Amino acid sequence: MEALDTRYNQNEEPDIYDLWEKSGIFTPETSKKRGITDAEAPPFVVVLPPPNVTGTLHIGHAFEDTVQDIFVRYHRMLGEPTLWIPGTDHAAIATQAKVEKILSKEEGKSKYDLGRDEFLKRVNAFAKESHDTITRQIRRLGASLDWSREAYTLDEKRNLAVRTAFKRMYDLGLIYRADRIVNWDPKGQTVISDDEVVYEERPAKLYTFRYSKDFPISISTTRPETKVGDTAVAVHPEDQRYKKFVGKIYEANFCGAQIKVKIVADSSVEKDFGTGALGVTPAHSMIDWEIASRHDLPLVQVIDEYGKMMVEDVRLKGKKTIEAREVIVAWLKNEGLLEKEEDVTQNVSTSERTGAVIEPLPKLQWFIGVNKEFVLEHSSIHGIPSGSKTTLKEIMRKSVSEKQIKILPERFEKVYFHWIDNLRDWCISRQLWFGHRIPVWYRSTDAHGKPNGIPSDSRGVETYVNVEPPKGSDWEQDSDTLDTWFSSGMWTFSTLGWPEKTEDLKRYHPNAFMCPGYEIIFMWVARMILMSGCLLGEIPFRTVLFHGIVRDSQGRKFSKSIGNGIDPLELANTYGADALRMALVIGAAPGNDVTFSEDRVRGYRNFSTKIWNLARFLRMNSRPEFSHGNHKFDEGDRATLQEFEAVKKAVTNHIENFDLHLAAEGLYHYVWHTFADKVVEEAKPRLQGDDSEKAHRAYHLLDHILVDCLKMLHPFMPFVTEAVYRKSHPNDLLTEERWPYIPHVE
RNA sequence: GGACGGUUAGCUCAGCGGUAGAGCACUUCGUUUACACCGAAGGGGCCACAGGUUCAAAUCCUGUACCGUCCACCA
Repeated sequence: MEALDTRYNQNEEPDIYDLWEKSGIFTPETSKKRGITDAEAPPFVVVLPPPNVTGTLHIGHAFEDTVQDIFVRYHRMLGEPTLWIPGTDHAAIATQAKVEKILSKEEGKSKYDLGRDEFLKRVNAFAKESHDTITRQIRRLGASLDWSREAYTLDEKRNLAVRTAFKRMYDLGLIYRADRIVNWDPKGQTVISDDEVVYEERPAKLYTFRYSKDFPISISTTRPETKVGDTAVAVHPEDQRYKKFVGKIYEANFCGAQIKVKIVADSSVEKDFGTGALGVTPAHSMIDWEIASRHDLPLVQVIDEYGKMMVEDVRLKGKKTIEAREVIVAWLKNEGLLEKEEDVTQNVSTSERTGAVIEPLPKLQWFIGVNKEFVLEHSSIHGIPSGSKTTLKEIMRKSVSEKQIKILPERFEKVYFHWIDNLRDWCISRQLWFGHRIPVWYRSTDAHGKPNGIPSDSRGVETYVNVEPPKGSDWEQDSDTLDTWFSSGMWTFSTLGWPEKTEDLKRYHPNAFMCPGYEIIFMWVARMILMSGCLLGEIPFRTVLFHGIVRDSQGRKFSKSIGNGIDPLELANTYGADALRMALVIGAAPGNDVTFSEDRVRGYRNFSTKIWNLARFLRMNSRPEFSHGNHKFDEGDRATLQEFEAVKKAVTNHIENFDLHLAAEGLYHYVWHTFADKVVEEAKPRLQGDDSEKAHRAYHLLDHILVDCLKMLHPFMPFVTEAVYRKSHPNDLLTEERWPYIPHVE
């Protein structure tokens, strides 16, 4: 028998992950065929939240993947056919921005210097490299994914799914194109959705002034430069101060711009704020645009896509908004129109990815209507019968309110419902090059008439929407791409082969479980419910467990810009992946943020060593005669076993309740401070004494408990436990063993 | 302006109705043949504050104060 080193070193063990992968156990069909999981048991299906191909995994991914792997391995050990689907996300805006940055830094070029095709080649090469790194990292952490089903949000199959979805939702009237005020990111040169806007509090000045000397009402604004685009002043209908002006139109020369301002009454105006009168700039404010559409006011765009002024006056033309603001304030002062200047804190909208200040602009974009009624042909969603009229909002709400989807921790339900209540139509088109191209084609009608009988829109453009391009060479495809979350939203079923009617889809959808971070509850989780509900008439998953954010010792998020990133692989190399996993799981109550410290990892590395040495101790005390014959346990042994039974039950219950931190901690304490420190110590005299019979019994007891502990530790610490197990069971895999306690089913 | 979370040992955090817990750090001891990435023993907390419910509260309720997060079109 080979002697074991006193320390466990994952790097020196044979490639255990390779053994698992080759055994086929990560593929449910194989494990079922081999009889490792029950053919009849309902499958436990999970999709990995696909990491963005923007570089490498960070510690947060390691946390997320560990949590999922623990559940997946646990359920597999319960005998359930288990499918955990791996994949990566093209993350359109994030990846494109990243490559643009590299391009500019390393070659001093912009994407326009390369052109669309060449630029996309670069992005794809970058994505490929990231993908390879990421999948290597995921394996190194031990994630038991079915690699035979790996997917990418931008591969062929997913592209077909996306085009099909777009077409169907267009036909249902849910996807439409319209002119709206949208969130324009001047740095990224694209529109973004409301959910990609991040609000930042910044100090600002609130200016109160009149447009001109003879204008009867003063207004307040933090953005005087937009006021050259004002077409109205709105007041509250019951505001006695202004009632007499309603309906009147005033003209003024405002810093060189001729403006025509109508006084309108709108109940959205707060009487008590500022002067109680609101300067309406329909082209550069969401709220103003809405007021304008209610009162049929004209729209004057004064800021362009680069955040520069579009007015003719030389003092302003081509100036950036901030510069224009100074010019206008100086002009107001000069003219004696400025009445007040106050310091305020303002909520500035910025772009999540580029950090740029959002410029609301009027643009023609594609949207998904969340309040639009449509007929849901086939539905298994509680409260929405097949063939009934519904809306996407209702689908999203009912899926959760009818308890078909369980959100954990429960407090996030409230967050989810609140989001739905405030939800507006989802802008899905992006002026990015990297992503799913919108499956819409145009040609102008004046040259070609209407050969397909498709009505042209008011712009004199014929529009063709379909999964495949139209015949004929005079069509031009929409140059925009789709919001990356459009394809992510379909992830639970696009990974299973939709729109084909595959066996996988039948068997594995809805998924059983999902474990994303709470920061993507809207961007991703809600969109999955929307997409799945709309296209399949099904919920995407039954349980979603939100996890918190992993933060550094100062409570900051890990991010490349701060430079506090820790490479999970480096930690895994130093301390072992098992130690890293334990450190991430213990102390992390569901949904709570975790402060990460390397000390903890070190502590659990020591625990790995402890497990290793427990096994080593047993080997050293094994005698040839132990290999045959069973031995009855005596009373003391039975008490020990009874205590152990309680631990098994507690650990199992904790996992069933999604309290992994409690399960892991319970195991840790039992193994170290009860089993090693007490049970083993007390058995030593018997084990090492001359009485072979007694020794055998002691050995038998310790071996029995150790093996069961290894099984229970396995989901948490798969590598050491497998390594140790294989020393005594060279022909078996611990991964294929059954969980040693049957959970109580309610 | 709303909602949610946090406030427990020096540090990081569990516990969430029954006499205060873990890891790390700290002190003392230990040249024991599984393990020093070890063992034994120990110090250290009016569980943010104020009320209330209860036989019993860190744990439930109500307020307050800080810290944090998310949401919101007061210009």
